[in-house]
Amino acid sequence: MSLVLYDTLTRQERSFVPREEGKASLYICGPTVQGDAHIGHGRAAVVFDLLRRHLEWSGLEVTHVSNVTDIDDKIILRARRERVDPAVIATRYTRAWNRTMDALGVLPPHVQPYATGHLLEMQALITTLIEQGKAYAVDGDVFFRVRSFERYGRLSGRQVDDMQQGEDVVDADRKEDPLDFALWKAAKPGEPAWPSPWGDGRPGWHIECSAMAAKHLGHGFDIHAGGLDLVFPHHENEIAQHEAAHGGVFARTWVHNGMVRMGEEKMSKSIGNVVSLEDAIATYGVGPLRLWYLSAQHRTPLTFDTDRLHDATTVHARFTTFLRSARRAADGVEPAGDIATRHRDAFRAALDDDLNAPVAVASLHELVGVGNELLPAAERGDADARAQVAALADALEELGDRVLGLDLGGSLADAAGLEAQLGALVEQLLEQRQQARADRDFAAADAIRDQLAAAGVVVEDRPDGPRWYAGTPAGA
RNA sequence: GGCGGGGUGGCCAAGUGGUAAGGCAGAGGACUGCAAAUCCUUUAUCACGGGUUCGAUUCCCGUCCCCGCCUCCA
Repeated sequence: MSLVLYDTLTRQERSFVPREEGKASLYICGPTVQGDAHIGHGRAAVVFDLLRRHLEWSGLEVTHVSNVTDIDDKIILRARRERVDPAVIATRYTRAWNRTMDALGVLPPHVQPYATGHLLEMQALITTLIEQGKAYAVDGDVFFRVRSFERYGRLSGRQVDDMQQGEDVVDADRKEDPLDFALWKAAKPGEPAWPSPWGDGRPGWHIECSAMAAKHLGHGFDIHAGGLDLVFPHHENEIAQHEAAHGGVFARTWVHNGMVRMGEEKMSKSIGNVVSLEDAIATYGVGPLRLWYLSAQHRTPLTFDTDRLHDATTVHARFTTFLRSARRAADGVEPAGDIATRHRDAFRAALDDDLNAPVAVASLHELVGVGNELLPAAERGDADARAQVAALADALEELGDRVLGLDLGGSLADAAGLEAQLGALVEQLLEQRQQARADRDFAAADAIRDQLAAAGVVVEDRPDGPRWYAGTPAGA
């Protein structure tokens, strides 16, 4: 494949050359399970799901690891508020996360490691760092000695000496240097704690990803991905921990997605302008929601507003409408050879170019445009047109569903279930309507059409008679 | 203050040193009893000022504006 990705570390687009021929190793920073997922999480999930699907579609065998941070200050805080064990919170929101990701059409990771399941790996890494003089223990805490790692700041483009050294540094009294960060935190009363060489305590946030990524993907794996807001300090620290301890390269390529904004602001829990992912899926549907996520290049900010979601809904309807018509007109027809090649090539080239999803979607629009032109001939029974329409429909499902996860075929399948149930009833009403039309009693005919529309059945009058389907009209 | 990303038609959004994809919306037309769906036609000199160049929206400098990170965060 000839995929090019923008790499945050080198700040340039680089050809993707896997560590191991034919395979790709992918670590995607997962959630801290302390609350429901929001549409910002959804963007990261969809962007990197696209990356994975594109890699697989290109023939690579992908190993996708995505962690769950199941021990952390906020989990403890929430547990305290609800008067339950932190593990209850972590389990609840891990399950909710996985359920929502499933609803979003995100392929599940091959390995979903839990922080609390990797304490020994983390402690081993910390021990190595201490032995090398790159970390130090103070009263049960262990800190990373930032200035001992000369490449610190490379990922986020900072000079260590330029870093703001705020007055309110946590644990300032025990740190050698305000820049140092915690690898291990000594237990406080009432908090979950695990035994360690430095006393009971729990891991710092960053250490888990260093330990788990290396364990499940090895040293120098291919792609580490996450939100742009994780670049500093999280990913910077992950690199420092791993590379200080082991030398070499932690991850070969760093891919980051841009933030979701609400109006002119970033969406974030601290501002309180958060839209739940589950609600968004329920309101707009997976396909339109994913189209919205894919409407901008993955590194640029993306603004949430209902007009844009509405646009995405319209686009989704255009695609499903063509697919529905194409399947009817060319059901079971042997697809023609290469009519879709041009679109497939354009689509692939777009994604190869740093996952240029907007251009990939544009190639789908062009495919659908060609298909719609051929549709009348196909519906008349023209054999060539039917074969071409069949090929375009196949390509649309392959690219739109398999690679972009737009749930085109799924939407039609859902509708088909309803149609099977409603069929007899609708057919009878349509007969009455045809009679009314023949009698030029258009008021009666329109009344039936309105009635059906209210029940979720769309009627279209075609040259060869009425046609109907379960759903709402496009653009409604 | 440090670092980074942006300002493209009414809206969204690609892109290139040789006068700018695609979508949404709008307008007109075809089709229709009316619709729906679909098709056709139609709307931009790319924030501003300099510079480099035969030629810049695309390269350089400056200005203005927006946004993100620098603290938990996808």
